[in-house]
Amino acid sequence: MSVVDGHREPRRAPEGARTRAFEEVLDRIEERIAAGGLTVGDRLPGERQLAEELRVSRSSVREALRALATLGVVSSQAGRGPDAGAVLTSRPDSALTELLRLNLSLSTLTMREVVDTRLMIEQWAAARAAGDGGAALDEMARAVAAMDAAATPEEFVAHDIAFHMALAAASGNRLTSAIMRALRDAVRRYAVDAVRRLGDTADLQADHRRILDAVRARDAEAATAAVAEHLARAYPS
Amino acid sequence: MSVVDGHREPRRAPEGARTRAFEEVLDRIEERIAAGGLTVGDRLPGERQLAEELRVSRSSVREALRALATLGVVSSQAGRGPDAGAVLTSRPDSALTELLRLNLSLSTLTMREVVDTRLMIEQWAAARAAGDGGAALDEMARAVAAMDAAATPEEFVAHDIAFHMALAAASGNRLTSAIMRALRDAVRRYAVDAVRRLGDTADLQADHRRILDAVRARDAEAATAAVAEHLARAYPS
DNA sequence: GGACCAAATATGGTCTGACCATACACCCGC
DNA sequence: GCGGGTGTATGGTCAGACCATATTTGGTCC
Repeated sequence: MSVVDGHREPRRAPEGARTRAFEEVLDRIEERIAAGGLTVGDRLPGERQLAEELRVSRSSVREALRALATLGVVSSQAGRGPDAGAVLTSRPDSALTELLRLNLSLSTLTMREVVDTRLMIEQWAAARAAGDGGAALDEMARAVAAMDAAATPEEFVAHDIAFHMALAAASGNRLTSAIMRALRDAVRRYAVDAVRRLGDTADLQADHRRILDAVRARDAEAATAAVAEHLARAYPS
Repeated sequence: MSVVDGHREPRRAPEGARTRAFEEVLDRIEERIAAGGLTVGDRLPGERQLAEELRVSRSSVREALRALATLGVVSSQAGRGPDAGAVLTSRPDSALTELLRLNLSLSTLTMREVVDTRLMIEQWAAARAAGDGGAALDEMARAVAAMDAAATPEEFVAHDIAFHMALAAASGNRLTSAIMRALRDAVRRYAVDAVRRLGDTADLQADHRRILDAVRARDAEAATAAVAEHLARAYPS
């Protein structure tokens, strides 16, 4: 490219649009999703085609797609065939997890705030689980048994997360479940360290069984109380 | 660049690292944040310098920074001087809002789930606001007055958001406040339409005053009940 | 006809180097 | 000392190439 070649257009149209190119791409893709009835599983056009259609460079398209991928809305796959390219997905968990981890690192969030939020969600979910049928009981019981058999803190925490996620999922609300998942994943390392430091997990398991029994007995009051006691033990103020 | 030039290194070291280049950059930046004690307001090195340090292209650095910007953790500013370049920030609200808007568009979330989550947060916050001093009272009262004076649905909703955000902020939990802000922003258009369709906002204002009075009277029970009634009226099942 | 292998091809991922736009830093003349 | 022009560092965009990956296609052998 020489010094004096024609750069198509000055891109400084008089309308004074202050949006950056990749933001324009972002808006257009969101338009297609909102209006075009695109849904999870559908494919977006390839990066080169998108660049040509929107009259921007492929780099700008890629930055827009990177933003959407960060939010867990698209997932890119190289190669050829029906599964290749940018596919619409819905993985809000990882985005939320990153968001929490980074804000904890930056000290714009404290563990206390994270744990309090978890308590809020889990009490709310426990009350709903106790009220409604209790479809999560089997999975929660399985998780408790798996924790009994866990050989390492990592294993214990993995099944602990499964237990509490089953409780959260019982609310039937995918948003609170996603937030709950992100909360647990963001502080997973802390949890493992706490279990290792604790050594004995008998008290925690007793709490789990109390929560399980309360939900099984459809006792919302007892369930929320048990959750509160459990978190107070696991994360002392 | 000719067809047969030396591309520095094959970048396929035998360690079998399957991470993409921009993810490597992402990890390194996060390392600096976590370990280096970087915090909000601090500047990251320039894109060109970062590219050279990490031995990747500027494009890869840009994609990593775009991801962090999407999460609201960095904010880039062109030009020169102390405020230029990539600066660490903490704006989780916009990221959460985008996440919610996109998942609503994709039908991976329903309005019901969003509203139920809002009810959870707001009841929890109302109980805490009633229990603790009630520092939010002034701001809430101001918002109610502003809603009385609002000339358009847009204005009304803006002050309605201020009212409910003041309530949420009273919890002292920045995480729940951020989620609340995102919930409101993501469904702002719906709220404006609802107000316009309703025409008369007297009932909504009566609810607001009831909430305000309950918090002022330190009556947690009444506050949570008032919040529930208000949301049931605004978003009938 | 079927199984297998090689080439073509479409897609995302990365690199390079250039130019544009912006805003402070610096210096020069007054 | 001050006002204004110029230098320069920074992000934003573009163009074109090459690499890595995975499917599709087509040919070859049995």
